[in-house]
Amino acid sequence: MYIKEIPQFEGKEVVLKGWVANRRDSKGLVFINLRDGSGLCQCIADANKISAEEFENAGKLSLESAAEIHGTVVKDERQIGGFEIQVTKLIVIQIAEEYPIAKKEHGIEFLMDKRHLWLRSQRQWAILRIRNTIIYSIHQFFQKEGFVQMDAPIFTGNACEGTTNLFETDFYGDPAYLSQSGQLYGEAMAMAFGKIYTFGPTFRAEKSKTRRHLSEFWMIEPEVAFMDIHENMDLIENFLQFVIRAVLDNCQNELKLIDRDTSILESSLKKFPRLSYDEAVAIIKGEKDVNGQNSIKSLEDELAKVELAIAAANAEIADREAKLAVPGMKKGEINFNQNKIATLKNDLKDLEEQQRNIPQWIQSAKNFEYGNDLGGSDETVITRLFDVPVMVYDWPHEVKAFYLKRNPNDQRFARGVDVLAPEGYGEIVGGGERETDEQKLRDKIIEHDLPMAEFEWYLDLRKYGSVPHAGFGLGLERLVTWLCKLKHVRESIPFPRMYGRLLP
RNA sequence: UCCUUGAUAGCUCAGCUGGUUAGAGCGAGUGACUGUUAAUCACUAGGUCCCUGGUUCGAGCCCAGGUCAGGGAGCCA
Repeated sequence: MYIKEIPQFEGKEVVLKGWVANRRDSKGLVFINLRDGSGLCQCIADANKISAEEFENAGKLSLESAAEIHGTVVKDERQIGGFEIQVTKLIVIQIAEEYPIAKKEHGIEFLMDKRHLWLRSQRQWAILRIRNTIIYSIHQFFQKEGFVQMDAPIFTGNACEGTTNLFETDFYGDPAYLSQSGQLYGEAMAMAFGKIYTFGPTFRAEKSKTRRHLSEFWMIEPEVAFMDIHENMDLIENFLQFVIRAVLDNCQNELKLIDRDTSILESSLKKFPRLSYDEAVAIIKGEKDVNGQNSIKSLEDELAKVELAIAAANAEIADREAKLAVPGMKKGEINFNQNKIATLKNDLKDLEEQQRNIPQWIQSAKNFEYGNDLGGSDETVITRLFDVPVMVYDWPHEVKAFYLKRNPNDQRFARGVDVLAPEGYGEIVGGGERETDEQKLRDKIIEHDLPMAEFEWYLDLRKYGSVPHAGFGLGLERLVTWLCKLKHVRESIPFPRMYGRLLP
Protein backbone atom coordinates (compact mmCIF):
# COMPACT_ATOMS: atom_id res chain seq x y z
CA MET A 1 0.00 0.00 0.00
CA TYR A 2 1.47 3.33 -1.09
CA ILE A 3 0.42 6.88 -0.28
CA LYS A 4 -0.40 7.71 -3.90
CA GLU A 5 -3.19 5.06 -3.77
CA ILE A 6 -4.91 6.64 -0.75
CA PRO A 7 -7.76 8.34 -2.67
CA GLN A 8 -9.10 4.86 -3.56
CA PHE A 9 -9.41 3.95 0.12
CA GLU A 10 -11.61 6.68 1.63
CA GLY A 11 -13.18 5.49 4.89
CA LYS A 12 -11.14 2.29 4.87
CA GLU A 13 -8.33 1.02 7.08
CA VAL A 14 -4.86 1.15 5.51
CA VAL A 15 -1.28 0.26 6.46
CA LEU A 16 1.50 2.67 5.47
CA LYS A 17 5.25 2.28 5.88
CA GLY A 18 7.41 5.33 5.55
CA TRP A 19 9.59 8.07 6.98
CA VAL A 20 8.67 11.10 9.06
CA ALA A 21 8.98 14.19 6.86
CA ASN A 22 7.73 16.50 9.61
CA ARG A 23 6.10 16.27 13.04
CA ARG A 24 4.21 18.76 15.21
CA ASP A 25 2.88 18.19 18.71
CA SER A 26 -0.02 19.55 20.57
CA LYS A 27 -1.45 18.35 23.88
CA GLY A 28 -3.13 15.03 23.11
CA LEU A 29 -2.34 15.20 19.38
CA VAL A 30 0.68 14.43 17.24
CA PHE A 31 0.71 15.38 13.56
CA ILE A 32 3.01 13.23 11.44
CA ASN A 33 3.76 14.00 7.79
CA LEU A 34 4.64 10.58 6.43
CA ARG A 35 6.67 10.13 3.27
CA ASP A 36 6.87 6.74 1.55
CA GLY A 37 8.53 7.56 -1.78
CA SER A 38 5.23 7.70 -3.66
CA GLY A 39 3.92 10.80 -1.89
CA LEU A 40 3.23 12.63 1.37
CA CYS A 41 0.34 12.22 3.79
CA GLN A 42 -0.52 13.68 7.19
CA CYS A 43 -1.28 11.16 9.91
CA ILE A 44 -2.91 12.20 13.20
CA ALA A 45 -2.18 10.32 16.38
CA ASP A 46 -4.90 11.13 18.95
CA ALA A 47 -4.17 10.22 22.59
CA ASN A 48 -7.76 9.08 23.02
CA LYS A 49 -7.67 6.67 20.10
CA ILE A 50 -4.42 4.74 20.58
CA SER A 51 -2.63 3.21 23.55
CA ALA A 52 -0.60 5.41 25.91
CA GLU A 53 2.59 3.65 24.82
CA GLU A 54 1.86 4.22 21.13
CA PHE A 55 1.07 7.87 21.76
CA GLU A 56 4.33 8.35 23.63
CA ASN A 57 6.19 6.70 20.74
CA ALA A 58 4.47 9.01 18.26
CA GLY A 59 5.88 11.97 20.18
CA LYS A 60 9.39 10.50 19.96
CA LEU A 61 9.38 10.22 16.17
CA SER A 62 12.21 12.51 15.10
CA LEU A 63 12.64 13.79 11.57
CA GLU A 64 13.25 10.89 9.11
CA SER A 65 12.42 8.18 11.67
CA ALA A 66 10.76 5.15 10.07
CA ALA A 67 7.38 3.81 11.15
CA GLU A 68 4.51 1.57 10.18
CA ILE A 69 1.18 3.31 10.59
CA HIS A 70 -2.27 1.72 10.56
CA GLY A 71 -5.19 4.07 10.25
CA THR A 72 -8.44 5.18 8.66
CA VAL A 73 -8.48 7.34 5.52
CA VAL A 74 -10.46 10.56 6.09
CA LYS A 75 -11.19 13.18 3.46
CA ASP A 76 -9.83 16.61 4.36
CA GLU A 77 -9.51 19.23 1.63
CA ARG A 78 -6.89 21.22 3.59
CA GLN A 79 -4.32 18.43 3.33
CA ILE A 80 -1.74 17.65 0.66
CA GLY A 81 -3.50 15.15 -1.57
CA GLY A 82 -6.88 15.90 0.07
CA PHE A 83 -6.82 13.08 2.64
CA GLU A 84 -5.40 12.34 6.07
CA ILE A 85 -5.00 9.25 8.23
CA GLN A 86 -6.51 8.81 11.69
CA VAL A 87 -3.95 6.56 13.35
CA THR A 88 -5.25 3.34 14.95
CA LYS A 89 -1.92 1.63 15.46
CA LEU A 90 1.69 2.81 15.33
CA ILE A 91 4.81 0.65 15.10
CA VAL A 92 8.20 2.35 15.33
CA ILE A 93 10.73 0.83 12.92
CA GLN A 94 13.64 3.11 13.78
CA ILE A 95 14.11 6.38 15.63
CA ALA A 96 16.41 8.58 13.54
CA GLU A 97 19.34 10.54 14.93
CA GLU A 98 19.23 14.30 14.59
CA TYR A 99 18.63 14.89 10.87
CA PRO A 100 21.10 17.37 9.36
CA ILE A 101 18.81 18.87 6.74
CA ALA A 102 16.58 21.29 8.60
CA LYS A 103 13.26 22.66 7.45
CA LYS A 104 15.05 25.79 6.33
CA GLU A 105 17.24 27.12 3.57
CA HIS A 106 20.70 25.62 3.29
CA GLY A 107 23.80 26.49 1.31
CA ILE A 108 24.60 24.49 -1.80
CA GLU A 109 27.88 23.05 -0.54
CA PHE A 110 26.21 21.62 2.55
CA LEU A 111 23.37 20.15 0.51
CA MET A 112 25.77 18.61 -2.00
CA ASP A 113 27.74 17.00 0.84
CA LYS A 114 24.42 15.56 2.04
CA ARG A 115 23.18 14.65 -1.43
CA HIS A 116 22.31 11.08 -0.28
CA LEU A 117 19.83 12.61 2.16
CA TRP A 118 18.87 15.67 0.11
CA LEU A 119 17.30 13.27 -2.42
CA ARG A 120 14.51 12.75 0.13
CA SER A 121 13.30 16.33 0.11
CA GLN A 122 10.26 17.16 -1.93
CA ARG A 123 11.84 19.34 -4.58
CA GLN A 124 14.59 16.82 -5.38
CA TRP A 125 12.04 14.02 -5.36
CA ALA A 126 9.90 15.87 -7.90
CA ILE A 127 12.84 16.72 -10.20
CA LEU A 128 14.13 13.16 -10.28
CA ARG A 129 10.65 11.77 -10.96
CA ILE A 130 10.44 14.14 -13.93
CA ARG A 131 13.86 12.84 -15.01
CA ASN A 132 12.42 9.32 -14.89
CA THR A 133 9.45 10.33 -17.04
CA ILE A 134 11.82 11.93 -19.54
CA ILE A 135 13.98 8.79 -19.75
CA TYR A 136 10.93 6.56 -20.17
CA SER A 137 9.44 8.76 -22.90
CA ILE A 138 12.76 8.86 -24.78
CA HIS A 139 12.72 5.08 -25.02
CA GLN A 140 9.02 5.10 -25.93
CA PHE A 141 9.58 7.56 -28.76
CA PHE A 142 12.47 5.73 -30.39
CA GLN A 143 10.98 2.28 -29.90
CA LYS A 144 7.67 3.27 -31.48
CA GLU A 145 9.59 4.80 -34.40
CA GLY A 146 11.42 1.51 -34.99
CA PHE A 147 14.86 2.52 -33.68
CA VAL A 148 17.10 -0.17 -32.19
CA GLN A 149 18.68 0.71 -28.85
CA MET A 150 22.33 -0.14 -29.08
CA ASP A 151 25.02 1.18 -26.76
CA ALA A 152 28.47 2.36 -27.66
CA PRO A 153 31.52 1.28 -25.64
CA ILE A 154 32.62 3.32 -22.64
CA PHE A 155 36.32 2.46 -22.89
CA THR A 156 37.69 3.90 -26.10
CA GLY A 157 41.13 3.96 -27.64
CA ASN A 158 40.68 7.14 -29.58
CA ALA A 159 39.62 10.68 -29.00
CA CYS A 160 36.43 10.95 -31.08
CA GLU A 161 36.59 14.68 -31.41
CA GLY A 162 40.09 15.14 -30.15
CA THR A 163 39.70 18.59 -28.70
CA THR A 164 38.16 18.14 -25.26
CA ASN A 165 39.96 16.64 -22.31
CA LEU A 166 39.50 12.96 -21.67
CA PHE A 167 39.68 10.86 -18.52
CA GLU A 168 42.55 8.45 -18.97
CA THR A 169 42.46 4.99 -17.43
CA ASP A 170 44.66 1.94 -17.53
CA PHE A 171 43.39 -0.79 -19.86
CA TYR A 172 45.62 -3.84 -19.26
CA GLY A 173 48.67 -1.66 -19.44
CA ASP A 174 47.55 0.51 -22.34
CA PRO A 175 45.98 3.93 -22.02
CA ALA A 176 42.24 3.97 -22.57
CA TYR A 177 39.82 6.86 -22.34
CA LEU A 178 36.32 7.10 -20.97
CA SER A 179 33.96 7.84 -23.84
CA GLN A 180 33.12 11.44 -24.58
CA SER A 181 30.65 10.47 -27.33
CA GLY A 182 29.21 7.34 -28.90
CA GLN A 183 28.81 9.16 -32.20
CA LEU A 184 31.28 7.23 -34.38
CA TYR A 185 30.11 3.87 -33.09
CA GLY A 186 26.52 4.97 -33.64
CA GLU A 187 27.31 5.54 -37.31
CA ALA A 188 28.67 1.99 -37.62
CA MET A 189 25.56 0.59 -35.95
CA ALA A 190 23.25 2.66 -38.18
CA MET A 191 24.89 1.05 -41.22
CA ALA A 192 23.91 -2.33 -39.74
CA PHE A 193 20.46 -1.56 -38.32
CA GLY A 194 19.23 1.49 -40.21
CA LYS A 195 17.93 3.47 -37.24
CA ILE A 196 19.63 3.21 -33.86
CA TYR A 197 19.99 5.19 -30.68
CA THR A 198 22.49 4.98 -27.86
CA PHE A 199 21.69 5.89 -24.26
CA GLY A 200 24.71 5.90 -22.04
CA PRO A 201 27.13 7.76 -19.81
CA THR A 202 29.61 10.24 -21.23
CA PHE A 203 32.70 11.70 -19.62
CA ARG A 204 34.37 15.05 -20.10
CA ALA A 205 37.40 16.06 -18.06
CA GLU A 206 36.90 19.78 -18.43
CA LYS A 207 37.66 21.85 -15.39
CA SER A 208 34.43 23.73 -15.98
CA LYS A 209 32.67 25.38 -13.10
CA THR A 210 29.46 26.59 -14.65
CA ARG A 211 25.81 25.80 -14.22
CA ARG A 212 25.76 23.84 -17.48
CA HIS A 213 28.62 21.34 -17.04
CA LEU A 214 29.06 17.90 -15.51
CA SER A 215 32.06 15.57 -15.75
CA GLU A 216 29.76 12.56 -16.09
CA PHE A 217 26.45 12.88 -17.88
CA TRP A 218 24.00 10.80 -19.89
CA MET A 219 23.66 11.23 -23.60
CA ILE A 220 21.13 9.98 -26.11
CA GLU A 221 22.54 9.71 -29.64
CA PRO A 222 20.27 8.56 -32.47
CA GLU A 223 21.76 7.90 -35.91
CA VAL A 224 19.74 7.23 -39.07
CA ALA A 225 20.91 5.96 -42.46
CA PHE A 226 19.56 7.74 -45.55
CA MET A 227 18.60 10.87 -43.58
CA ASP A 228 19.69 14.41 -44.46
CA ILE A 229 20.01 17.49 -42.26
CA HIS A 230 16.45 18.70 -42.84
CA GLU A 231 14.92 15.32 -41.98
CA ASN A 232 17.24 15.32 -38.97
CA MET A 233 15.72 18.60 -37.80
CA ASP A 234 12.23 17.11 -38.29
CA LEU A 235 13.29 14.16 -36.12
CA ILE A 236 14.71 16.41 -33.38
CA GLU A 237 11.54 18.48 -33.29
CA ASN A 238 9.18 15.47 -33.17
CA PHE A 239 11.34 13.82 -30.55
CA LEU A 240 11.63 16.81 -28.21
CA GLN A 241 7.92 17.56 -28.49
CA PHE A 242 7.05 13.95 -27.67
CA VAL A 243 9.14 14.19 -24.49
CA ILE A 244 7.74 17.59 -23.52
CA ARG A 245 4.19 16.30 -24.02
CA ALA A 246 4.95 13.24 -21.87
CA VAL A 247 6.16 15.48 -19.04
CA LEU A 248 3.10 17.75 -19.32
CA ASP A 249 0.76 14.73 -19.40
CA ASN A 250 2.33 12.74 -16.56
CA CYS A 251 4.08 15.17 -14.21
CA GLN A 252 1.58 17.92 -13.36
CA ASN A 253 1.94 17.20 -9.65
CA GLU A 254 5.75 17.28 -9.77
CA LEU A 255 5.79 20.44 -11.93
CA LYS A 256 3.56 22.14 -9.37
CA LEU A 257 5.83 21.05 -6.50
CA ILE A 258 8.84 22.71 -8.12
CA ASP A 259 6.79 25.75 -9.08
CA ARG A 260 7.43 25.35 -12.80
CA ASP A 261 5.47 27.77 -14.98
CA THR A 262 4.55 25.45 -17.86
CA SER A 263 3.54 28.07 -20.43
CA ILE A 264 6.88 27.85 -22.26
CA LEU A 265 6.65 24.06 -22.31
CA GLU A 266 3.21 24.34 -23.89
CA SER A 267 4.33 26.91 -26.45
CA SER A 268 7.27 24.63 -27.30
CA LEU A 269 4.80 22.23 -28.90
CA LYS A 270 4.56 24.53 -31.91
CA LYS A 271 7.06 24.59 -34.78
CA PHE A 272 10.70 25.29 -33.86
CA PRO A 273 12.24 28.16 -35.84
CA ARG A 274 15.13 27.03 -38.07
CA LEU A 275 17.80 29.69 -38.44
CA SER A 276 20.90 29.47 -40.55
CA TYR A 277 24.11 30.55 -38.81
CA ASP A 278 24.03 33.74 -40.90
CA GLU A 279 20.55 34.64 -39.66
CA ALA A 280 21.46 33.79 -36.07
CA VAL A 281 24.50 36.09 -36.17
CA ALA A 282 22.43 38.95 -37.62
CA ILE A 283 19.91 38.54 -34.78
CA ILE A 284 22.62 38.44 -32.10
CA LYS A 285 24.28 41.58 -33.43
CA GLY A 286 20.94 43.37 -33.42
CA GLU A 287 20.96 43.76 -37.20
CA LYS A 288 17.78 41.74 -37.60
CA ASP A 289 14.65 41.86 -35.41
CA VAL A 290 12.52 38.89 -34.37
CA ASN A 291 8.78 39.60 -34.18
CA GLY A 292 9.55 43.26 -33.66
CA GLN A 293 12.06 42.55 -30.88
CA ASN A 294 15.68 43.60 -31.11
CA SER A 295 18.24 41.57 -29.16
CA ILE A 296 20.35 44.51 -27.97
CA LYS A 297 17.37 46.70 -27.11
CA SER A 298 15.62 43.91 -25.18
CA LEU A 299 18.80 43.34 -23.16
CA GLU A 300 18.95 47.03 -22.31
CA ASP A 301 15.30 46.89 -21.22
CA GLU A 302 16.11 43.84 -19.10
CA LEU A 303 18.98 45.67 -17.43
CA ALA A 304 16.67 48.56 -16.54
CA LYS A 305 14.20 46.07 -15.04
CA VAL A 306 16.93 44.42 -12.98
CA GLU A 307 18.04 47.79 -11.66
CA LEU A 308 14.48 48.63 -10.61
CA ALA A 309 14.17 45.25 -8.87
CA ILE A 310 17.44 45.88 -6.99
CA ALA A 311 16.17 49.25 -5.79
CA ALA A 312 12.87 47.70 -4.69
CA ALA A 313 14.60 44.88 -2.80
CA ASN A 314 16.96 47.31 -1.04
CA ALA A 315 14.01 49.50 -0.04
CA GLU A 316 12.14 46.54 1.41
CA ILE A 317 15.19 45.33 3.34
CA ALA A 318 15.70 48.81 4.81
CA ASP A 319 12.00 48.97 5.70
CA ARG A 320 11.99 45.61 7.48
CA GLU A 321 15.27 46.36 9.28
CA ALA A 322 13.77 49.62 10.53
CA LYS A 323 10.75 47.72 11.86
CA LEU A 324 13.01 45.21 13.60
CA ALA A 325 14.94 48.02 15.27
CA VAL A 326 11.80 49.11 17.11
CA PRO A 327 11.55 47.09 20.36
CA GLY A 328 8.46 45.14 21.35
CA MET A 329 7.94 43.07 18.24
CA LYS A 330 6.63 39.55 18.84
CA LYS A 331 9.11 36.72 18.40
CA GLY A 332 7.23 35.10 15.55
CA GLU A 333 7.11 38.39 13.72
CA ILE A 334 10.84 38.97 14.28
CA ASN A 335 11.56 35.54 12.86
CA PHE A 336 9.32 36.19 9.86
CA ASN A 337 11.00 39.51 9.10
CA GLN A 338 14.50 38.10 9.52
CA ASN A 339 13.76 35.24 7.15
CA LYS A 340 12.22 37.65 4.68
CA ILE A 341 15.36 39.79 4.79
CA ALA A 342 17.56 36.72 4.27
CA THR A 343 15.49 35.71 1.24
CA LEU A 344 15.62 39.22 -0.17
CA LYS A 345 19.39 39.34 0.25
CA ASN A 346 19.70 36.07 -1.65
CA ASP A 347 17.53 37.47 -4.44
CA LEU A 348 19.71 40.57 -4.43
CA LYS A 349 22.84 38.47 -5.03
CA ASP A 350 21.23 36.97 -8.14
CA LEU A 351 20.01 40.35 -9.34
CA GLU A 352 23.38 41.98 -8.82
CA GLU A 353 25.00 39.20 -10.76
CA GLN A 354 22.62 39.87 -13.65
CA GLN A 355 23.41 43.54 -13.35
CA ARG A 356 27.09 42.69 -13.86
CA ASN A 357 26.45 40.12 -16.62
CA ILE A 358 24.01 41.90 -18.90
CA PRO A 359 26.37 44.73 -19.96
CA GLN A 360 28.97 42.06 -20.78
CA TRP A 361 26.40 40.18 -22.87
CA ILE A 362 25.53 43.34 -24.74
CA GLN A 363 29.22 43.98 -25.45
CA SER A 364 29.89 40.42 -26.57
CA ALA A 365 26.75 40.43 -28.78
CA LYS A 366 27.66 43.74 -30.43
CA ASN A 367 31.25 42.65 -31.00
CA PHE A 368 30.38 39.14 -32.19
CA GLU A 369 32.88 38.12 -34.84
CA TYR A 370 31.39 36.37 -37.83
CA GLY A 371 32.83 32.88 -38.13
CA ASN A 372 33.09 32.12 -34.42
CA ASP A 373 31.10 29.59 -32.46
CA LEU A 374 28.29 30.97 -30.31
CA GLY A 375 29.29 31.58 -26.69
CA GLY A 376 27.04 30.96 -23.70
CA SER A 377 25.89 34.56 -23.60
CA ASP A 378 25.19 34.63 -27.36
CA GLU A 379 22.90 31.64 -26.91
CA THR A 380 21.10 33.45 -24.13
CA VAL A 381 20.75 36.57 -26.24
CA ILE A 382 19.14 34.68 -29.10
CA THR A 383 16.87 32.34 -27.12
CA ARG A 384 15.41 35.19 -25.06
CA LEU A 385 13.62 36.34 -28.20
CA PHE A 386 11.71 33.08 -28.72
CA ASP A 387 9.22 31.06 -26.66
CA VAL A 388 10.24 27.79 -28.37
CA PRO A 389 13.53 25.97 -28.84
CA VAL A 390 15.48 27.35 -31.79
CA MET A 391 17.49 25.30 -34.28
CA VAL A 392 20.62 26.85 -35.76
CA TYR A 393 22.11 25.04 -38.77
CA ASP A 394 24.85 25.39 -41.40
CA TRP A 395 27.81 26.49 -39.28
CA PRO A 396 31.23 27.69 -40.46
CA HIS A 397 32.98 24.35 -40.96
CA GLU A 398 36.08 25.48 -39.05
CA VAL A 399 34.28 25.56 -35.69
CA LYS A 400 32.54 22.19 -36.02
CA ALA A 401 33.57 18.53 -35.71
CA PHE A 402 35.56 16.84 -38.49
CA TYR A 403 32.84 14.33 -39.41
CA LEU A 404 30.20 16.85 -40.52
CA LYS A 405 29.25 17.12 -44.19
CA ARG A 406 29.70 20.40 -46.07
CA ASN A 407 26.72 22.15 -47.57
CA PRO A 408 27.04 21.11 -51.23
CA ASN A 409 25.79 24.56 -52.34
CA ASP A 410 28.16 26.54 -50.12
CA GLN A 411 31.41 24.91 -49.05
CA ARG A 412 31.96 27.44 -46.26
CA PHE A 413 29.33 25.73 -44.15
CA ALA A 414 29.12 22.37 -42.39
CA ARG A 415 25.72 20.73 -42.01
CA GLY A 416 25.62 20.78 -38.24
CA VAL A 417 22.60 21.73 -36.18
CA ASP A 418 22.37 22.95 -32.59
CA VAL A 419 19.13 23.19 -30.66
CA LEU A 420 19.02 26.07 -28.21
CA ALA A 421 16.48 25.80 -25.40
CA PRO A 422 14.51 28.90 -24.44
CA GLU A 423 14.66 30.83 -21.14
CA GLY A 424 18.42 31.21 -21.46
CA TYR A 425 19.20 27.49 -21.24
CA GLY A 426 21.18 27.32 -24.46
CA GLU A 427 22.45 24.26 -26.25
CA ILE A 428 20.71 20.98 -25.40
CA VAL A 429 21.23 19.15 -28.71
CA GLY A 430 24.11 19.05 -31.16
CA GLY A 431 24.00 17.05 -34.36
CA GLY A 432 24.10 17.06 -38.11
CA GLU A 433 24.55 15.27 -41.38
CA ARG A 434 27.76 13.24 -41.68
CA GLU A 435 30.43 13.43 -44.34
CA THR A 436 30.15 10.47 -46.72
CA ASP A 437 33.33 10.90 -48.73
CA GLU A 438 36.38 9.04 -47.46
CA GLN A 439 38.97 11.44 -48.86
CA LYS A 440 37.25 14.53 -47.46
CA LEU A 441 37.21 12.85 -44.04
CA ARG A 442 40.92 12.04 -44.30
CA ASP A 443 41.66 15.68 -45.15
CA LYS A 444 39.65 16.84 -42.14
CA ILE A 445 41.36 14.37 -39.79
CA ILE A 446 44.72 15.75 -40.90
CA GLU A 447 43.47 19.33 -40.57
CA HIS A 448 42.33 18.64 -36.99
CA ASP A 449 45.66 16.91 -36.26
CA LEU A 450 44.03 13.63 -35.19
CA PRO A 451 45.81 10.24 -35.32
CA MET A 452 44.71 8.67 -38.63
CA ALA A 453 45.38 5.07 -37.55
CA GLU A 454 42.75 5.30 -34.83
CA PHE A 455 40.10 6.20 -37.38
CA GLU A 456 40.75 3.53 -40.03
CA TRP A 457 37.80 1.44 -38.82
CA TYR A 458 35.56 4.51 -39.07
CA LEU A 459 36.81 5.28 -42.59
CA ASP A 460 35.88 1.69 -43.56
CA LEU A 461 32.24 2.77 -43.23
CA ARG A 462 32.83 5.02 -46.28
CA LYS A 463 34.33 2.20 -48.34
CA TYR A 464 31.45 -0.22 -48.03
CA GLY A 465 28.09 1.26 -48.98
CA SER A 466 28.62 4.82 -47.83
CA VAL A 467 25.21 6.53 -47.71
CA PRO A 468 23.89 9.88 -46.52
CA HIS A 469 23.17 9.71 -42.80
CA ALA A 470 22.59 12.01 -39.89
CA GLY A 471 21.96 12.04 -36.18
CA PHE A 472 22.27 14.08 -33.02
CA GLY A 473 23.25 13.98 -29.37
CA LEU A 474 20.98 15.09 -26.57
CA GLY A 475 22.36 15.85 -23.11
CA LEU A 476 19.82 14.30 -20.75
CA GLU A 477 20.72 16.50 -17.78
CA ARG A 478 20.48 19.68 -19.83
CA LEU A 479 17.01 18.67 -20.97
CA VAL A 480 15.94 17.89 -17.39
CA THR A 481 17.42 21.20 -16.24
CA TRP A 482 15.48 23.17 -18.81
CA LEU A 483 12.16 21.32 -18.43
CA CYS A 484 12.35 21.80 -14.64
CA LYS A 485 13.78 25.33 -15.00
CA LEU A 486 16.63 24.53 -12.61
CA LYS A 487 19.38 26.99 -11.84
CA HIS A 488 22.10 24.38 -12.16
CA VAL A 489 22.53 20.93 -13.81
CA ARG A 490 23.74 19.42 -10.55
CA GLU A 491 20.14 18.96 -9.36
CA SER A 492 19.13 17.07 -12.52
CA ILE A 493 21.04 13.86 -11.69
CA PRO A 494 20.99 11.84 -8.43
CA PHE A 495 24.73 11.96 -7.75
CA PRO A 496 26.45 14.63 -9.86
CA ARG A 497 30.09 14.24 -10.78
CA MET A 498 31.77 17.53 -11.51
CA TYR A 499 35.06 19.33 -11.02
CA GLY A 500 35.81 19.06 -7.30
CA ARG A 501 32.93 16.69 -6.52
CA LEU A 502 33.37 12.92 -6.22
CA LEU A 503 31.44 12.31 -2.98
CA PRO A 504 28.91 11.16 -2.06
C1' U B 1 43.89 27.97 -16.93
C1' C B 2 41.91 33.06 -16.19
C1' C B 3 38.45 36.77 -13.88
C1' U B 4 35.35 37.56 -9.56
C1' U B 5 33.04 36.79 -4.64
C1' G B 6 33.30 34.35 -0.20
C1' A B 7 34.82 30.99 4.44
C1' U B 8 32.26 33.19 12.07
C1' A B 9 27.68 27.85 16.54
C1' G B 10 24.89 21.51 13.65
C1' C B 11 22.43 25.08 9.58
C1' U B 12 21.57 30.30 7.45
C1' C B 13 23.83 34.69 8.55
C1' A B 14 25.13 39.69 11.40
C1' G B 15 29.58 41.53 13.61
C1' C B 16 30.59 49.45 12.15
C1' U B 17 36.82 52.93 11.38
C1' G B 18 41.28 47.23 14.60
C1' G B 19 39.34 47.92 21.14
C1' U B 20 37.82 44.85 26.46
C1' U B 21 33.18 39.08 27.91
C1' A B 22 31.77 37.19 19.53
C1' G B 23 25.57 37.86 18.48
C1' A B 24 20.54 36.53 16.12
C1' G B 25 17.19 33.13 13.92
C1' C B 26 16.57 28.08 12.76
C1' G B 27 17.83 23.14 14.46
C1' A B 28 18.66 20.16 19.26
C1' G B 29 17.06 19.43 24.70
C1' U B 30 13.18 20.59 28.63
C1' G B 31 8.35 22.49 29.65
C1' A B 32 3.26 24.78 28.07
C1' C B 33 -0.83 24.29 24.52
C1' U B 34 -6.60 19.48 21.40
C1' G B 35 -6.26 20.98 14.31
C1' U B 36 -0.99 21.98 13.26
C1' U B 37 1.08 22.77 7.81
C1' A B 38 8.82 25.53 8.21
C1' A B 39 2.97 25.63 14.18
C1' U B 40 3.40 29.03 18.39
C1' C B 41 5.37 30.58 23.45
C1' A B 42 9.20 30.20 27.69
C1' C B 43 13.89 28.39 29.28
C1' U B 44 18.76 25.54 28.49
C1' A B 45 23.12 23.77 26.09
C1' G B 46 26.12 24.84 21.89
C1' G B 47 32.44 28.67 19.13
C1' U B 48 40.02 25.94 16.81
C1' C B 49 36.05 33.19 13.88
C1' C B 50 39.35 27.94 7.21
C1' C B 51 45.09 27.20 7.71
C1' U B 52 50.23 29.32 8.17
C1' G B 53 53.04 33.53 8.90
C1' G B 54 53.28 38.96 9.54
C1' U B 55 51.93 44.26 11.18
C1' U B 56 50.12 46.25 16.05
C1' C B 57 49.91 47.78 23.02
C1' G B 58 45.70 45.01 20.91
C1' A B 59 43.38 41.17 14.92
C1' G B 60 37.03 37.81 13.46
C1' C B 61 38.35 42.69 11.03
C1' C B 62 44.64 44.95 8.14
C1' C B 63 48.92 42.50 4.95
C1' A B 64 51.30 38.00 2.43
C1' G B 65 50.97 32.92 1.07
C1' G B 66 47.91 28.56 0.94
C1' U B 67 43.30 25.43 1.07
C1' C B 68 38.23 24.90 -0.03
C1' A B 69 33.68 26.69 -2.09
C1' G B 70 30.04 29.95 -5.11
C1' G B 71 29.43 32.67 -9.83
C1' G B 72 31.41 33.61 -14.74
C1' A B 73 34.89 33.04 -19.23
C1' G B 74 37.03 29.42 -22.47
C1' C B 75 35.09 24.49 -24.15
C1' C B 76 30.88 21.77 -24.71
C1' A B 77 25.62 18.25 -24.42
